[in-house]
Amino acid sequence: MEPIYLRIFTDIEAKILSGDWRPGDRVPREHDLVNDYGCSRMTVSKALTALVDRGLVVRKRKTGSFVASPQIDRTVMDIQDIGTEATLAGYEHRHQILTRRIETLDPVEAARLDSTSGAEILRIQCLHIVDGRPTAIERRIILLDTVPLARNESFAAAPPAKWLLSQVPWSKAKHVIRAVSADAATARILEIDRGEPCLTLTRQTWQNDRMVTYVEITHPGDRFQFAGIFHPAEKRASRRQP
Amino acid sequence: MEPIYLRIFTDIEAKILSGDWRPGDRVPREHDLVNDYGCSRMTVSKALTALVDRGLVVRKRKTGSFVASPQIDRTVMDIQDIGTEATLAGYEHRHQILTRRIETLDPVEAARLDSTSGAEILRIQCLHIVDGRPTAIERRIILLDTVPLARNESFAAAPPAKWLLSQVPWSKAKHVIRAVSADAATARILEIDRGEPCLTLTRQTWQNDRMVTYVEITHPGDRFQFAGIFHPAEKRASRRQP
DNA sequence: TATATCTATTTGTATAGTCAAAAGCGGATC
DNA sequence: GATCCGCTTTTGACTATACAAATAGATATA
Repeated sequence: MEPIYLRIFTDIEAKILSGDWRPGDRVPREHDLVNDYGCSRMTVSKALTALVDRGLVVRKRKTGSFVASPQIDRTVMDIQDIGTEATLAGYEHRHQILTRRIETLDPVEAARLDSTSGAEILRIQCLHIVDGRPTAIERRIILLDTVPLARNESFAAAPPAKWLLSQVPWSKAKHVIRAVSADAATARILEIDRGEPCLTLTRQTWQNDRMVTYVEITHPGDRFQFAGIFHPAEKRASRRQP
Repeated sequence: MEPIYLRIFTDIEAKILSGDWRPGDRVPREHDLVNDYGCSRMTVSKALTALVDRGLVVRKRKTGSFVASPQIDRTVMDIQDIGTEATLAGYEHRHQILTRRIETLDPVEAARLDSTSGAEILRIQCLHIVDGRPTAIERRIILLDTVPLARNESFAAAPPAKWLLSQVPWSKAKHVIRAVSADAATARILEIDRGEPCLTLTRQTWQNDRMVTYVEITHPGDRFQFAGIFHPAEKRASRRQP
């Protein structure tokens, strides 16, 4: 028999991951959950605490509990949103959409992405310029089935990564990091020599097992690195403090 | 006033991080902690649950709670211990110590590592061979002050990474991933062309603010990648299940 | 000897409350 | 209007207790 606190946890998790409850939405009060599930407040509290640890919920006294704003997994990468990262570091950042067109997913690519062939996609190429120098080229596919609003989005105001984050509240992601040599096209765009080493991050994200997007971000090897400080596992008890 | 469960948490965490309690050691029973801290079992349980989530403790009914075996942060990278990874994937792995000597840390390097100049170090170069092909070159510095046992260790049986894990129970680490071109020496060892892109992972680890080791692992770009599936944050409630 | 059963220990989940701390809100006062 | 005060809501920490589930170790049985 599944423990009650786990049932509460998975129920709420599902609501959030599916996008049913969106960031900022109110999560039922402890008291209401106590009524809904017919259990004690301790049990409800245990479930909510777990949701806080998972990063899905924030709680505040007197005001209540709310769906947290999605955050990129900073343990993986500090670059999902290059603009934010660059601005934080004190650099000026701008982006530039190079190409943008709607296509259908061909069988080869569909197989590679483990997705359905023939699906309508938006294919984007975007150049990121930090401090006046080309720093990353972002090649992205967005599944229009999953994110229909992308069809009419120009990405002039916010680059695709940032825009997507505001559209798709929560998702799981697969990351791969590789070192590659710059091909001719990449070299020209990034203003480096052909064959120079580049750091490539690919990320594929899903929401509820429906693919959202696939992106390949290529950096000049000499101008970028991924870094982070980690403990063997995330510290939990202290994370709860303000 | 600090909550009791947090005090218990930090007390035990400190014991483990300092190496005072080693992996496999018994953590006091809940009942004993109840006596020690003069609180209820629920409070003790909360602290221990948090320690489990942090990955520092494992609990088992009837037998008790024990200091967990250190695990590499799998959220970061799947390669700390190349041997284990490679074996898991079904490949044959072996390693070979190329150089091994004791030196003192020169000022330049000390500054780069934010460590004390003149400290005695063990400098190792180790080649990892997977499935008959050179897959990684590991260049490592071990602080002999922190890990005195390394002085007489040959690393014939276990490669440095694995050996260190058994010596230094817990630590924090800083990771950096870069793409570089192979220099002449690296190219020769890895049997690739000079200038080929390589994926480099550097990791610096500390135990209790004392530096333990610094390592630079270089992979041929075409033969290796870092990959992982992540959720926005670690799932917590489910992690507890067997 | 090997196997099944019992028992004691230790953790896991849950209850039904108490008291405390934070913070939004309204009202009284200046 | 602005400021302070107290009321109320909601989460945070904790207690004392209960029963359940797992299982190591002892005991009984075939």
